[in-house]
Amino acid sequence: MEYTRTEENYLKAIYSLFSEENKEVSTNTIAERLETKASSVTDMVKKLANKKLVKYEKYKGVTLTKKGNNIAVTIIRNHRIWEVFLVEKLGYKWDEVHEIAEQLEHIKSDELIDRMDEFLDHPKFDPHGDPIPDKKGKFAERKKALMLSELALEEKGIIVGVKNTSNDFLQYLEEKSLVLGKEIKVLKEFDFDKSRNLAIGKKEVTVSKEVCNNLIIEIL
Amino acid sequence: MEYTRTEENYLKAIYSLFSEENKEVSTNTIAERLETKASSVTDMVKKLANKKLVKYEKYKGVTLTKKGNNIAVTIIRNHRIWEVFLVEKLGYKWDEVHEIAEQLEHIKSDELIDRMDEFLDHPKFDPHGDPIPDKKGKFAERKKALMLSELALEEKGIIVGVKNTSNDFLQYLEEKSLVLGKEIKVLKEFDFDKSRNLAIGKKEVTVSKEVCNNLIIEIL
DNA sequence: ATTAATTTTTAGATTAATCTAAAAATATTT
DNA sequence: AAATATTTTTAGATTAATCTAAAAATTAAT
Repeated sequence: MEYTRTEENYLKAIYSLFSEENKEVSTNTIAERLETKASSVTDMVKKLANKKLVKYEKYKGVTLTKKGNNIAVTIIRNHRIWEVFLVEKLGYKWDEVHEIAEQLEHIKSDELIDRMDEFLDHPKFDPHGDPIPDKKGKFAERKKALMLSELALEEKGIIVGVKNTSNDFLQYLEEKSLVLGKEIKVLKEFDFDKSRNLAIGKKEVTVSKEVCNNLIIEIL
Repeated sequence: MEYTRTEENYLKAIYSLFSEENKEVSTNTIAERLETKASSVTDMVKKLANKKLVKYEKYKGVTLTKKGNNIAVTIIRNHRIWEVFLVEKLGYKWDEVHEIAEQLEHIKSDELIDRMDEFLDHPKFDPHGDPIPDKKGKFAERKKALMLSELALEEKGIIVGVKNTSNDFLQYLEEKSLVLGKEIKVLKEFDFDKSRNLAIGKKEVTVSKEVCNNLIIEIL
């Protein structure tokens, strides 16, 4: 069965709100996320409930059914695969691709996405570091976290935390745009002081041994 | 200004019907092409006329304005560029790509199409052999078609058709990736059997006299 | 040139997605 | 627990794109 773009966007919104809050999603929250009115949400949610895509009880919020969940995950897969394409093949920056991927994710063709996946060599994470669910809806597991100092040369990873949580340090990171979720790659290490050069997007940044010992990275 | 998918499809239909008939396009003809009813066409055509995309006189048919024409050509450009991508990069066959391209052509981003064009190395023809208009709407000129056997050494051309349409032949061509829209160059001819060596991309392929007599080529 | 056939337009309805404003239910505060 | 505030739903309208059926205009045929 095929669904409208709007229906798909509602399912996607409900999916991500549910995974943020871990409880039934309220009409108002959906309205906010989708920049629409609560009354419109009520209408749509009834429609989705009729199609067995969500479970809905008046005044009690919404959750996805198995079917609804599957569709949401498929759209997320599409979105993230397209983002990989836009960045890897067309040279977009990772923060420029969201809007276009919002359009591309609704293209209706399972075969197309399979072929894109193949063409891109089955990427496991998108350019923002978010995992790409496979065809069956299974999300790649995150590898265990390491300190930046433990990463090998040429290894890529995502910043997922800090050991030292002082304000000074956080401000320093902010300054160098070493923010949470950022993808980095280790380019080289200088023997004499153990400082390292990182690739962040197209920029190259040098960070000291202290920084390397305090940044928690998940390998990609 | 942005237009709906439906509006774009009407403009595209009017464009191609006009170029087939060279006179104002009738409501009924559009209805047939778009598999809808004449009354719906009348409504839409009025809307397009209000937006100055078509010239419309009751009972007298429709033509595109300059503005409408520009939009139609842009959509055609998008469509054909996506078709090239699907065939060249994702390995679709040329007769499998139309429907997906019908969806992709409506993605709203000039930048995206420019980058795709670049990525695909500015293709001049799509996999069906139809010319791809450039950014300014200019179509590549068609040179007259010849048989491959008539091409001189070192001449380049594009495969635009076959004389022999048997399945055997088409399958053979598929195998050698002598597909529609492909650019070839004549490298040499062997006197004793009139077979020829062609450059296809980076590969070199030998084809028999029979093949040369059945492949229609447009000189570049 | 009337009549008949066809094409095109109008009028009125329908469906999807949205909105505003008011009513109903739930949650919060005193 | 009563009053107040907030959230959610309902009711009724609106817009885009479509449809059917009937009316109007054009074209073809005798």
